[in-house]
Amino acid sequence: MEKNAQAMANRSCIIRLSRYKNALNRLKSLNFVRVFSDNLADAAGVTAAQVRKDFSLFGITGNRRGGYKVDDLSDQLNKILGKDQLQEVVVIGVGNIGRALLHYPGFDRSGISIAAGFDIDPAKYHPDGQPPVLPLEQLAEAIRARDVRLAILAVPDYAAQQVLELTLSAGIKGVLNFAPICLKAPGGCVVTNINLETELENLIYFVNATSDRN
Amino acid sequence: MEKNAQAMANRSCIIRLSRYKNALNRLKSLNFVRVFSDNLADAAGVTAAQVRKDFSLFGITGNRRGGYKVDDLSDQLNKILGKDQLQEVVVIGVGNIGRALLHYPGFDRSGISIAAGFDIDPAKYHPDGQPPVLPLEQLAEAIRARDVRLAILAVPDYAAQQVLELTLSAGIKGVLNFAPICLKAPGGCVVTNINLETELENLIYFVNATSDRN
DNA sequence: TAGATTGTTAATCGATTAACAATC
DNA sequence: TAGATTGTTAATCGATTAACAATC
Repeated sequence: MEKNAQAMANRSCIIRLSRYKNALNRLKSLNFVRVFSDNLADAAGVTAAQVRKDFSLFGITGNRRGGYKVDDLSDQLNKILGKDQLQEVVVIGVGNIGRALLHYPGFDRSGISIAAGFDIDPAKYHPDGQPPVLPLEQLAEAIRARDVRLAILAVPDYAAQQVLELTLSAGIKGVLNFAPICLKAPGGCVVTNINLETELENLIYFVNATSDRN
Repeated sequence: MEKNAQAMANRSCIIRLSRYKNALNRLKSLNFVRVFSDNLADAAGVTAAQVRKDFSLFGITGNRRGGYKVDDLSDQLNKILGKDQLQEVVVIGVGNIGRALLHYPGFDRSGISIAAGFDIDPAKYHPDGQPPVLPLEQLAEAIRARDVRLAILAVPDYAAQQVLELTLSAGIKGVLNFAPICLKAPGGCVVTNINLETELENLIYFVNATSDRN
């Protein structure tokens, strides 16, 4: 085991790291120099112990009595979250959702670049667009040419598993899936499912459960 | 405490319930009559004990030896998830994401109806559209007239907290938030945040963490 | 009846929180 | 130095899993 080998954090932990990072960006723009675990805890809605525990998992240390340097901490979190380099992503399926993501302004602001969109419908092709929309047959070539590792999948459910396999064989390592089907990911690749129907069902349950307690 | 008062399930549990429900729909269309906890576990990617434990939390019982009746079970899960009635939702903010959700075909198929979209930009108004896009000023009136309880928020981050408060004061009980900011929900209302940037940061971390272990 | 599956209790596991010695 | 905050260990909490008696 190497000295700097780290335990793999879980999803909740990484979501907290994103929140700390966002809070730090705000502090940075306000010219803060130092920050305490207490402040970050408030900003992220967790306990100060949780913050310190999360940092210790990644070997991030501060100064007893002096807290953490905003700049250093920000750099370290950015590196963990891949914000230290431009992340190129392809969007597969240029329907409702795919088209929205292709032009989502929030990505630009956060170091994420949509390299291209892909579809099987010639009516969607727009090779001169910004980003371009290309035939699905050009996916593998485009991914390899630019060494893209991330894909957003926004195809119909019946096509999703097949397109996933195509995508992975082209070299994609991580997929954000919007198709309403729970995809099976082979080892060595990461798939996160966002299912809008499930999210609303969740909301409905908790709305009912909350108002039922009389 | 009432006899049929149930412990509040957590989010993970409800996500599993959605998966069981989806698996049951498939079995139903294949004319299956009975199903065992084992089958549902496979379909949802969990253990059989987990399935039975989840059911017991909701007082759902089967038949020792005979498993569960597909129809009955489906009805019970549908009721918990609000699928026994049409769920009306408003979409606030008709930008990239909002427009995509306004016309997302997956909602129709799953008993979710978009009542209307709302925006402050007159260029977006389209009162005769299907669904209509109306001025934000008409939000409260429209929500009350149709007794809508759910909203999807897809406005810019700087507007999100203010629009959330407007939405809640109009009577909305549950909000699915796409604005990249962690909204504070007052008690008695439920807010679920979907942050695309955070989702991609998660993916990036796990892609790196997976490929780093050499 | 014999056999298979449920429903539930107890054991395990992992994540969060509390506490406090180390130290700046 | 005295005081405040970290880093880490131990305690707590909650969720998942295993096991098995009940029973169809």
